[in-house]
Amino acid sequence: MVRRSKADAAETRKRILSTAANIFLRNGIAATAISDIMIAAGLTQGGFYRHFDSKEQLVAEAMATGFEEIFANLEAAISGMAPREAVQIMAERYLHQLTAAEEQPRCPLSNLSSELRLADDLVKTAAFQGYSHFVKLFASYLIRLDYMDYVGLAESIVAVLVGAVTLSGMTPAAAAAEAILVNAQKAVTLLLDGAATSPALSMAGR
Amino acid sequence: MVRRSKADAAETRKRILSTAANIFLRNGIAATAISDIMIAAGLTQGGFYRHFDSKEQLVAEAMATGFEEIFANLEAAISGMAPREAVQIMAERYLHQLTAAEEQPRCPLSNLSSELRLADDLVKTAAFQGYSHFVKLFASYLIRLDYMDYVGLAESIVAVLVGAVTLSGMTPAAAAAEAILVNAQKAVTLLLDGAATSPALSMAGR
DNA sequence: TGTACATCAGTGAACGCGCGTTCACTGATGTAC
DNA sequence: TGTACATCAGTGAACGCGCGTTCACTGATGTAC
Repeated sequence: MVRRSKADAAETRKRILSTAANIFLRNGIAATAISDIMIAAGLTQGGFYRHFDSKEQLVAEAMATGFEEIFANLEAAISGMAPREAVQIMAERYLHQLTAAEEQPRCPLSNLSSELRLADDLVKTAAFQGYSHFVKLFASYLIRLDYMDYVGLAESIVAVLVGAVTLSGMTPAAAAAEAILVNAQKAVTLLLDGAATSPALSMAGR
Repeated sequence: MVRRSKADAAETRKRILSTAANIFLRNGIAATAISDIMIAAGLTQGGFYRHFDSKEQLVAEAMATGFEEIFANLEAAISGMAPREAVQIMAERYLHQLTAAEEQPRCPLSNLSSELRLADDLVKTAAFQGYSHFVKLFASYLIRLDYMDYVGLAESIVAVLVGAVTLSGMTPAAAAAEAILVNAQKAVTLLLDGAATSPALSMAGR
């Protein structure tokens, strides 16, 4: 085959993005060649520039795709839960993204952290939008638990989670890596128990 | 000059390591060429292999050098302080490593996080030793405040700090980046206030 | 509806650049006598 | 202590490989009439 219909082409583009997100999150951006992605997507490297202007553009869009995938996964896992339980399960699931099944989505914030700091503005903006989304996701549950500074608490939880996954990922011994995650889960509980709630309603959501 | 004395050569090696640590922490490992480092150290790239076997070996040793520099800096800043104050000042200083003066040392954990996960075992081992050292540094003060799980609390604080600096570093807007740091400082206080202390002695260290 | 042509998704090879590494060379340092 | 020689820190150029990007080409898709 040489030319596909417009619908096919749009699907190809999505496949490249999803494949790219997956490979970038596992192997890093700099270490991943465009040909790696194209071959994994079942194409040849020459076709890449029919869909994207440059690697940077791919990185920015793949980043957004990666965020969509992990947030969708997290939200699906907690649908219908009570707020406090939802926050804790979401934290637990996020913490174990590296040890979960191969297909499990990973978060750009934890897995590409230092490469994102050095990327161009297009990529950094995509990363920051992902961060904001993640904070809002937690905050939407925390507000129902009547925390006064629910955004600040959400930011604190995200910082613990991203730090723990990042540190756990660079730890050579599996047992030590797991210990970091377990401890982070406790830290989240400590933050949830310690943060100030609205006096008038503080017992309502518990 | 063409050949230096053994003492000069040893000094050159240290200079390469310190220069490498500095550049790696600012620009990333993959993005830094050996010639960048050698030129910054006032040498030509050909001389590199008189001191190191490979870039990987340099990275592992530069990592260790980077840890030494920031820990020495943190310890110097808190010498003689009361434990609780020491922990808080150390956290504050660590959090502002990216916004501090150009010469201020940076931490490999926060600045090279995702590149470390993908590095070889030599580098990962060096990174984990740095992490352990950092945890012990906090734990040595926390034990004096009678926290029951002072190691766990130290790990939690490190996770918050590393997460916050990492996230702050990838945030495009300076104000938002600063807000992440300020909030992390509050999270550390929350953890310090919320963690359990030994019942018999809980008031002694405060 | 059919036909002739333009478009463009995808191929496969090539280009050019930068990087890690190697190498022949220099001449001061270190050492054997 | 002096001398003759070996060593090796540092130079500057070159090599080879991989990567991002470009390009000529193919032929099914889409469109103008």
